[in-house]
Amino acid sequence: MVRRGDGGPLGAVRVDQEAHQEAVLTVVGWIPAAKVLTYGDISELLGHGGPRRVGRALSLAGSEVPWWRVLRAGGHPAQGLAHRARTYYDAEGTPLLLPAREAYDADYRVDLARARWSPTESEHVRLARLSDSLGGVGP
DNA sequence: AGGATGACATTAC
DNA sequence: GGTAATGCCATCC
Repeated sequence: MVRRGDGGPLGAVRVDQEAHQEAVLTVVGWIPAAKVLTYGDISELLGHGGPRRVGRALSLAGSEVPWWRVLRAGGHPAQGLAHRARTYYDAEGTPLLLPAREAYDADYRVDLARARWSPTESEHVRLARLSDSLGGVGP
């Protein structure tokens, strides 16, 4: 539950960010196993803020969400998390692009062409409603 | 107020 | 296939 405008003038600003963070976490939670989205995809789906905001929200959420299903634009997992993420990809069967000669276990990227999640129509409606709840109109 | 920082993206070379 | 420059948005110093 989100409380709006009840913390004073500075609180009003913070409420929006909290709502946005909540929306990011919600979307991440909708990504099915073995599927992924990029930071840019999520910011675009929400229609607010930018990719960095998504990373910010995930870093705050910690392990409460499937963070390994959110990647950078090139298919690499979040910086410094490749090793931890690999375990999940292995378990879920996420399609990976492995180098011909694997130097170390973090040397890989996710096959975005096969693994990128496409929201269904009903999910898209929910996304639109989520986007609306952030302020009605995009920036 | 002004600058540095961060789980990023895009473009250019 | 890389690295560098620029844009971006909120937070922290």
